[in-house]
Amino acid sequence: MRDWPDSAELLTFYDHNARKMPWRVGPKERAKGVLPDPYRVWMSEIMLQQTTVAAVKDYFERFTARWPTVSDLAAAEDADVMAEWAGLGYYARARNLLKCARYVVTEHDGVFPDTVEALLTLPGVGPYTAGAVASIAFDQPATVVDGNVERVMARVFDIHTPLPAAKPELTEKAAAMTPRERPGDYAQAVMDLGATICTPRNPACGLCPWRSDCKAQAAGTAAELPKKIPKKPKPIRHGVVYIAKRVDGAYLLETRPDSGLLGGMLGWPGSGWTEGHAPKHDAPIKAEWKTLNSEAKHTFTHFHLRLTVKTALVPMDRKPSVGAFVLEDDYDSGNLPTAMRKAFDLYRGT
DNA sequence: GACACGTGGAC
DNA sequence: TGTCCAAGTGT
Repeated sequence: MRDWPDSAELLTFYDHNARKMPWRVGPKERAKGVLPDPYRVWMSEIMLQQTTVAAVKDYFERFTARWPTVSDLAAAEDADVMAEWAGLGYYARARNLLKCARYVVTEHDGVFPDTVEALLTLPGVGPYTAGAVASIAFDQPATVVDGNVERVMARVFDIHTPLPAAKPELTEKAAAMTPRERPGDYAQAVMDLGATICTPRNPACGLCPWRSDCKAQAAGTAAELPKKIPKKPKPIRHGVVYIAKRVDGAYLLETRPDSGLLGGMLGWPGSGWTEGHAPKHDAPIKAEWKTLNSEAKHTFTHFHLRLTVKTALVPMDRKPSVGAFVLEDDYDSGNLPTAMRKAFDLYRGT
């Protein structure tokens, strides 16, 4: 066994097995040295943060069709971008996406910076994304460390230190492995490897191009790496939402505050969400409220939510204390974050 | 370092 | 059903 796997072997494997994705250039162009559009690389990398390729594809197509350049995106309305992001999760990404686009236009003449250092100054761009954009869009030998790379490095070098304490050591290994040639393809190759072969459960070691150089494979420990600190259990929080339909078909919605959970997104007015029972609150408009028989259930990263749904039909002349009515023709439950959409689906009986 | 921050698919 | 997990960042 070699001390270090060969990055060239992985690149050859990648040339034959690269997954097709809308933000990647095809094999023929790549062979000619054509680099992908930095705007598209950046967009895809933001969307891919903690999110699967399958979930991202359609969102990426819609965003780039609607806003083909960073200048187009910078000129977009906040509400349109948030509505387009609805359902993808981690909504701070969407707020930072727009902030970043406007920053690139005003401070960089609409041209994405090409160094890790400069990329790190952009909103929503951290160490991973800066490295990914620098290597994939600008052919720079940046170190790219995501969850896949952490897992692959932990296995190749049989590192048993649990995450996140192991991160510096794994990053060091990843940096030492990164080749000067085709760093962007190499980064994507390791991530493809982690997503398709060196998977968290049941890794397909028999298909791995690095099998003969992998220390965990030799030790029989691949499937149990990387070690992780156990997670805390999720508490259950309760809340109430109010779905008011006006007689003309309009719905009462509010734009949530920019900070915090579902920040900047549309939602049904309601109570806060707390353990035990929903906190005291007022209805957003005077009406004959009826409570649905079942609750809307949803699970966030760190708690389970059970929403009591109250509904009412209200006359034209009533004024809400919070939010605003959205006309029937402008209403689309697809513009709501999933927890809010579930409450609506329960109300409609779907 | 620890925690907040979404969602849907896999097992 | 419940838990784990995915191309992380900001505070």
